[in-house]
Amino acid sequence: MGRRAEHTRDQQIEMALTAARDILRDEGRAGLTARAVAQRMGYSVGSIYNLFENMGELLMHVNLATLVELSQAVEAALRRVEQPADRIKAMAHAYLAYAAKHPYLWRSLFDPQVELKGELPAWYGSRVRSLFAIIERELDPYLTTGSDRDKQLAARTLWTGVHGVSIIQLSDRTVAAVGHPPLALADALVATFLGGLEATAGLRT
Amino acid sequence: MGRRAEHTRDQQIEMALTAARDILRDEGRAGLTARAVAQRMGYSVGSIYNLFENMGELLMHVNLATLVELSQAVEAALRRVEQPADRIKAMAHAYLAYAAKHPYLWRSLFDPQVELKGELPAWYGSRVRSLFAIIERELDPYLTTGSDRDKQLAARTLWTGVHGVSIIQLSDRTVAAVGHPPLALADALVATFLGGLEATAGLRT
DNA sequence: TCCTTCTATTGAACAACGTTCAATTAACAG
DNA sequence: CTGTTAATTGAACGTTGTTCAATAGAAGGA
Repeated sequence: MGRRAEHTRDQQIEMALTAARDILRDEGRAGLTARAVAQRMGYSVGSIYNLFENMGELLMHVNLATLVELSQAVEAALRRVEQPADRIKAMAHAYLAYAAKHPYLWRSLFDPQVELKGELPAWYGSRVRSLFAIIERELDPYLTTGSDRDKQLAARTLWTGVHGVSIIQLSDRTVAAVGHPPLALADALVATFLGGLEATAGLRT
Repeated sequence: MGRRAEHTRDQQIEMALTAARDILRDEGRAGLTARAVAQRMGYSVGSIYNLFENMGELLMHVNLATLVELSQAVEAALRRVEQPADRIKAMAHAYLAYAAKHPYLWRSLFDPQVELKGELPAWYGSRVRSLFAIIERELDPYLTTGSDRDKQLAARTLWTGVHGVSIIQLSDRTVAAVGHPPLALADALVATFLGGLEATAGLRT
């Protein structure tokens, strides 16, 4: 075969990303091989390396798409909810729900294989920050005093807590399920944390 | 070669675990290959499969050792600290410090490759529960009201929060470092959470 | 001492992985 | 119709986990 010109380069990238995303969602990392992606898009192994530097780069682009979808799910959960405390709970629930619905996609976001291997591109970090920004915004009513930096700290603290719940939720039953459903953990965390913020009118440090 | 009888079977298991642990600690999962472990203990590839079902089982035994060491580190941090709030902070710090000191070992505890692949043995789950138990015990002063179940919920909630901080701590700089050191996150989480518990004399749900 | 028996240990072999790159082939220009 | 170009291929290489027939050498009996 030579040049087929059936698909532009951008189309091929799109096809590869879709294929990779589908595989990762359904089969997990183990199934996400260069050959599997190529086969699913109707090309051969080598083609993948015309589109991406290596499999790691492909995976990172899949992760970016996941990050966008996750942010959208969290934003969507905020509609129809008005009470500040309820809004924060709704965000936490949406976060947990997304992780539960697409465990492989979500876990891949924090996989060491991607993180620890060299620097992440700037666009990736900025996407993560935009997720933080949503939480900071919603937490604002609870932080009447304190600097912007304090608010940022509060937002990240709460978010890391919810994140931890999500991790545990996806861990093996032996580790996780000792009677408390993830939602109960998340609600307890949010309620107690917000209670603490109200009690001290800000953050104690 | 035939039977050399230089080491008993138990000795070999011990050697393999030590070798595997050293490799994982220093080089991460990528370096932890069957051949590398075998070479380090002076045996051949096949020997590994006389001692363990597969590499996954070996890794799980390494994880168990890590879990024990982590528990010990947390317990050790409690000595010389008396104030209840300080004790909890000390535990959180010890947890974070261990994860920071041995990132590969710690991360491996929650790696999907082990967790999602079949059931974990009972002894693994009981080890995890014993780590929870320490935290429940220390959280007791803050929970004057409420059932044992509430106390358990509070302990796990706080622990998952600290766990989340630790995850973020080990994530790439682009994601994690936006100005707040992990210790600040952990302290903010513990202080606010305990403040919330005091304010409501228990857990709101 | 020698020979047989038994088994712990080996390492070649297999399938599948990521990655590379010379060869190939289809589209285009003249 | 022919020559040029470059998109696409897939065989090949070095790894990986895992298997299992072959083997080496200790143990026991004559």
